[in-house]
Amino acid sequence: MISRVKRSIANDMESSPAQVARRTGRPLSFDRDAALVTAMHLFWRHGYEATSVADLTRAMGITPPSLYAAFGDKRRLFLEAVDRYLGGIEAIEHGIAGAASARDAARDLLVAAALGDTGDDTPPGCLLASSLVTSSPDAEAVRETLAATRRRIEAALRARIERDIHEGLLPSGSDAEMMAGHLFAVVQGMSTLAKDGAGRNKLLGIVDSAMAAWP
Amino acid sequence: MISRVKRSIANDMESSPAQVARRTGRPLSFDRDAALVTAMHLFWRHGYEATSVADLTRAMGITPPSLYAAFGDKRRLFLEAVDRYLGGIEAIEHGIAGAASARDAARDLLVAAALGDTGDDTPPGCLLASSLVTSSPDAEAVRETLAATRRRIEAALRARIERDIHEGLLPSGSDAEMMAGHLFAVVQGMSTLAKDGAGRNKLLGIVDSAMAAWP
DNA sequence: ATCGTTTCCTAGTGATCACTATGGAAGTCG
DNA sequence: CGACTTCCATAGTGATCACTAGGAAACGAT
Repeated sequence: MISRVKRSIANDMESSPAQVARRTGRPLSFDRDAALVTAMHLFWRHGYEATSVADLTRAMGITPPSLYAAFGDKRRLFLEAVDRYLGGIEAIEHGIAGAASARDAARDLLVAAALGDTGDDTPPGCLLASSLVTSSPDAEAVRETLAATRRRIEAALRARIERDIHEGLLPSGSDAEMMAGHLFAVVQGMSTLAKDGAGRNKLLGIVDSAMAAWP
Repeated sequence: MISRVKRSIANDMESSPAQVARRTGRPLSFDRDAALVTAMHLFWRHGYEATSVADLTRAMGITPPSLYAAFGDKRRLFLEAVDRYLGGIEAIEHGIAGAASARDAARDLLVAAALGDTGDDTPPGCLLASSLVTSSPDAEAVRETLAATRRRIEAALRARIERDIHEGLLPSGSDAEMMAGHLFAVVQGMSTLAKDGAGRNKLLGIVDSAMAAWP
């Protein structure tokens, strides 16, 4: 992560004052971030395991040694693509925690998922939800990393609901764990529906249907 | 399918009268159905693409040529395993259509999914929902077959809801498509949650939360 | 016993997997 | 310029992928 920041600073040198040490040696011949976005789209469409390094290098316009030098290995490239996709897990958590109400947080999350699952210029479905659901034993550790990210988002939503319960904005008998679980299941499920062909209006209608469960 | 019936009749010959021609040649040395169930469990746990033929033959206790002779190829074995898992897609459709009310059909489907996703002796999650969400281009046709099965179940649920709307058992303004979509998204999502570690009580609580959206 | 039929295992096929050793090319420095 | 650093492409590595050719073995029928 630190090296990534350094590198992007170095790449921006032409437009910034010379206060950071310039890297010596041959500069990178490709746009690292553009290559990362390309990889993200491939993982998004075909999933982690079904996307081969050969697929990646072909789409990114680089050779395998360049990929490994720039991103480590397939696993780290994937995790970096997921981070790039989410815009940082912390940003999502803060977005949920900082919503005006738990209901707003829930609706915002569902609508964002529905829109993100059905973008015109992006693959259908959600990268986080769908790119690594089942896995070979080799990829199990990567799968678990993604599962942990999914649980963090669900936990953030649950915490926001609990806050509204404690503040009396929701009935005291409300079950925050099950409400968050339900909404997060809808997020996961909408991704599969999108991959199976559901369009944006369908998913937004599902959001309305799901929000009808709100107390 | 027909050959399967013939074969199982032939295998049951010891206990039935000699009205069916007995097969000549060396008999099958393994229990075809038990092998199918073993394959089903492997696909269930690891998904279609991550389960190799070598994994299958090792677990089934047979060699690759036996697998290919008995099941065709990996794709057909998988589809047969899915059919065995569902107990026949028609049975599911009839179950939904024949429920006492749309609400019963919905609740039954969700509870069956929650229980099936968290069996003690079976892998977590749902074979239909999780074994082939994303795929390589090679497996895209198989993925689409599974997607069609998923859509059939959702369509059966939607049809059952529409019937109750027409019969006045549900408010005339109800949107059957979105209600069915919501519930089916929960089914899909619960499978992912189960694979991510959610237990039976959690999923049953999610069912209650989702059913709270019922008019 | 012999024949026809079917299944059995051994031992592979070429293709693709993630990944890398090597050496030259392309830069920045003094 | 020459020294140093870093990235580049070529050309592979062994492992695993789905799948199968070929011949021996096990059956019912005769």
